[in-house]
Amino acid sequence: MTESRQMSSSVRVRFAPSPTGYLHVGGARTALFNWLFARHHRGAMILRIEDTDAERNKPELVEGIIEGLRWLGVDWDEGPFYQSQRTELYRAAAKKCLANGSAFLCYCPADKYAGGDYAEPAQDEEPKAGGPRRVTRCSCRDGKPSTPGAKPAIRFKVPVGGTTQFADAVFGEREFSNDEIEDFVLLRSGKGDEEFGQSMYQLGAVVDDIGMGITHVIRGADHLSNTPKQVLLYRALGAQPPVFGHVPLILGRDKTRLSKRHGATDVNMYRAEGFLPEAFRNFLALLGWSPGGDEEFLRTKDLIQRFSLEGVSRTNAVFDRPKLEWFNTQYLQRLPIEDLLPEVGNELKRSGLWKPEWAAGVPPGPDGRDHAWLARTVDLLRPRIRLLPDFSTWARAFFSDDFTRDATAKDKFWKDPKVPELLAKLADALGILKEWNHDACDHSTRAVAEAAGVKAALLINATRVAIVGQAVAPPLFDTMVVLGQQRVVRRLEEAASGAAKA
RNA sequence: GGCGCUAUGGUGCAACGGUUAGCACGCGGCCCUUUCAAGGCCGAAAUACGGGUUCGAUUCCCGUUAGCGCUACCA
Repeated sequence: MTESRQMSSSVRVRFAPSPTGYLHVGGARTALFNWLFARHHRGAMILRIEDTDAERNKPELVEGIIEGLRWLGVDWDEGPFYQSQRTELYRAAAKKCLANGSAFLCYCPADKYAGGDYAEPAQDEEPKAGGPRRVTRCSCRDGKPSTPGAKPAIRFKVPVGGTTQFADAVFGEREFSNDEIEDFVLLRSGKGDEEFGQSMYQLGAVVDDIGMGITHVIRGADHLSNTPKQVLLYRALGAQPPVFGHVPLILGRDKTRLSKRHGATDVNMYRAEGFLPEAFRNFLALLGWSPGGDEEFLRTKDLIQRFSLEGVSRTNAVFDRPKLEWFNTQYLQRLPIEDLLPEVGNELKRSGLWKPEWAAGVPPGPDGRDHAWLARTVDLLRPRIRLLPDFSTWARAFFSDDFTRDATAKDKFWKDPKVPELLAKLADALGILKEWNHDACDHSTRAVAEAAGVKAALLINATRVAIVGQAVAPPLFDTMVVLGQQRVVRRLEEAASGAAKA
């Protein structure tokens, strides 16, 4: 942590996803923490694709991961780098370890090794009274190939006895007994005529973190137990380990690791559903991190300003969708309208409802609608919006004349047989209005209701269905104002005849 | 099984030896009201358990329990 202060002008962090799946919310949170840390310290963010497992790796998934990061607003200064293209670097590092005695050629078949069939007490080891060691130490590490003639892999030669320690910015000082650390594989054995195969995770990560000058490794706590291996590797390669910061995991409602059966775990699904990226970011940032006080509505600039590894929690956090939805509605309502408009614009474009004259700085369309109209309309609509697509579905009648009236809304508010006649009368009354504003519409509507001897609420509710097709909408007279006199009158006339037929 | 990490209402976080244990989501009620939201007010709801240390433990230590992680020629 002292390091972080000293190095603050040259902080370098990375996000290193593996393209074996989409961008998971856990990965997204890790990416976000790295990014917030980098931006807070005015450091560099690096994107590295860890695709060293040709078997599981699906190159086409990289696109989705990058798309997800972009949507999240997480950008990077260097990369993406692909580990599959850096194989020579890892082979050279593995050979260096071989040369300096910190690694050995292992001839054991993978399945036999993992099963412990080749386990033998390493030299120098004294049998412990407490019981046998649990990790395999095969004879290859002492220069006695267990399976002569087989293609070897390169394993790290973990020291016998002693401990390996490191300081974690989140979990504090950690110490692991070397006798619990297995002789992990650095380089896979070669296939066909190649001498060696691709790098394994530990080697690739460490070689790149050294090579890319990473100062802080911020990653999931599932790597806490891997860290001593990496620290050993740093030393073997003659490098100083970085500052580690392990962040707790994200769990599902049942406290098990978040997975598909908990619902959407793919960040791109939240984008598709129509969450606002900034709201999603705010929600994610508060999962396992706290600025210390009680504030929760923290816009990205606040997040960057306040983020620190000291505020990261050590407890796994449950992904709570209702809270995410709450954040989304908060952003929908509290964002300065001009910050919200681009998102709404994208949604309207996606659904084909967008009109070019609604862009800023463009003259109004033939119906008089322009950017200012859009801003007023969105502002009116937003307290009732939950997700972006609601603008094009629920609020469709505000942006298009091609809308339908909801059947249950009609059942509910057009039940009274007087409705068609009332709507027709209202159309007439509103049609002759010289002034088109909230109060004029209000007075006119209440006058029609009074003249007909019905409660204003009856007419108001029926009118809402007539002009926007929904049982739920913003206050009626405000709605009339943004819709405009001509549209309101036309829709009332339309509805009057339609309601009569029904 | 071994090793490790964690433990405050249902959920996310505060309180970093002394508070009537605070905030938010969700839940219930009331107010507002033209539908539905939003908003305002009120309420129910927590320090896992057992030992220590201390004048005093949510907070420090040990144990138990539970959850999670690692234990691959996956990352």
